[in-house]
Amino acid sequence: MLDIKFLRTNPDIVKENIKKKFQFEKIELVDKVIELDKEYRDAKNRADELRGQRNSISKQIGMFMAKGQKDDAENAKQQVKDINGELLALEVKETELEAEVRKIMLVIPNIIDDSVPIGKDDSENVEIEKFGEPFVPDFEVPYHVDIMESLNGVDLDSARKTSGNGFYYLSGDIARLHSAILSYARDFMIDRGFTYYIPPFMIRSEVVTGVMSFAEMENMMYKIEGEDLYLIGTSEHSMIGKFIDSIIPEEELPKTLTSYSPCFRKEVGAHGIEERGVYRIHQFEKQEMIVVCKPEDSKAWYDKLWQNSVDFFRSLDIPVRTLECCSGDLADLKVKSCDVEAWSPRQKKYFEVGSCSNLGDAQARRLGIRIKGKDGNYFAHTLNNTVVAPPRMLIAFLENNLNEDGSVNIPEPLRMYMGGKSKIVK
RNA sequence: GGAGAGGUAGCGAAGCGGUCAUAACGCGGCGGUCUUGAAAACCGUUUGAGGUCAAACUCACAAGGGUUCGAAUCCCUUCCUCUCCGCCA
Repeated sequence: MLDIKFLRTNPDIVKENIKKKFQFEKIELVDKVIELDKEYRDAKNRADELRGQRNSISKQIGMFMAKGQKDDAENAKQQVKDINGELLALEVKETELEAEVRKIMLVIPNIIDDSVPIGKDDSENVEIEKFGEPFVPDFEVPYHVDIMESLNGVDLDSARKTSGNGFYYLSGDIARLHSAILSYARDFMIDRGFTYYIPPFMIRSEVVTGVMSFAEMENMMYKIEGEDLYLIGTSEHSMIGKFIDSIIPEEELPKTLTSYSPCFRKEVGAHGIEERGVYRIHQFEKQEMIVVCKPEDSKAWYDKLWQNSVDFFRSLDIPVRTLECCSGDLADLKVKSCDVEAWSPRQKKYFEVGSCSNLGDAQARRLGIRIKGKDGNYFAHTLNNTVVAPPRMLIAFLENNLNEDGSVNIPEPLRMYMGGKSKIVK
């Protein structure tokens, strides 16, 4: 969400930015919101004036009453009534215009970073860097569910019976591996100075509408029946929600947090749930990182964040690459973002395992996350990134660590979480 | 789930229809006086949002409605916290 003052003084920059994002239909919104904003401020100014008059006359009434000057009091009462008559209509207008302005401001995209490549959609995202040699073994790498099943590690049939498509039972060493990866990810981030959090897994609608658009809410969030609660789609929701309407002392920054949570997603829309597998599912678990920092530090943190994910995957011998989101594929709130993709020796291509985003001050402005500085308060910058989401990352893990005999190697860092095992065998 | 008590600045807390709500009083923070330095004492300062060159002014007393010329104060709805009881990992 942009600062309306910025939009007012720099409408051309805002329009240019919209063009870069190929959202031509939104260009007219800029002039429209400027006009509505002017109307709103005019209404507000007039209303403020009337409210001021009412306040001072009401005060006088009190004084008249105390002195027993009944006629003067009655007179003044009539004056206030007249003022209230005009004010009533004005206040309705004021409220409506304010809501309308905000509604438009919410869909005007954030100014993207100069470094963001220009492109229409995800097909024009740009590979930035590869880490590790993408390796294809001599033998054929089976589909990940087949690998898991051969190790008695997954039961999708039972999950369909109890919960439907998009759920899974993990079992035995595969389930243990899943937990081991999360534990390792947690410690990995703690070692890098992040504070570990386990947040609420349900949040109020108030928080939901703060952290996402209505469309996202419809397509992602599960509602608890009879309660004003939603299952979180990612721990970012509760972790950022924690800072809503707060003022953070400058010296407490940066906040570097890493949180674990299960994530629940309806996955309504474009991709939907695949028939067989754990790539896109209704429920998964994720270790996340969140940074709240000063504006001047967010660029540096962005680079540190995606680097953390790359280092994590590399420590498990999984080749990865970073893929930068082009302007058209970048969500409206984001200044810059990239996906971390893992190598799939079976598909012989990279696939998304995490996403790193710098939201600039847009999310903070929307949610009222401010920093208390020496010369006044200002909006913080917020960033988030996936450390690892095990069910999906298991695909990369199993494919890259599979041996021809069907056993799976456990890289050294995970062994202490796997009871010392160096291999999972049939 | 039942019964009671509450929600006011960073914290504690007064105010319970107007003339002490920017908000008393206390603590904490910041600046200063005094001191070789510190403590103590004393003086000053210390909410946020909008608005303005700066003011004036407006808004916010958990949230949302209502009554009133005027609401922190009265009424209604919702949320939250605490204590006790019940239930329960």
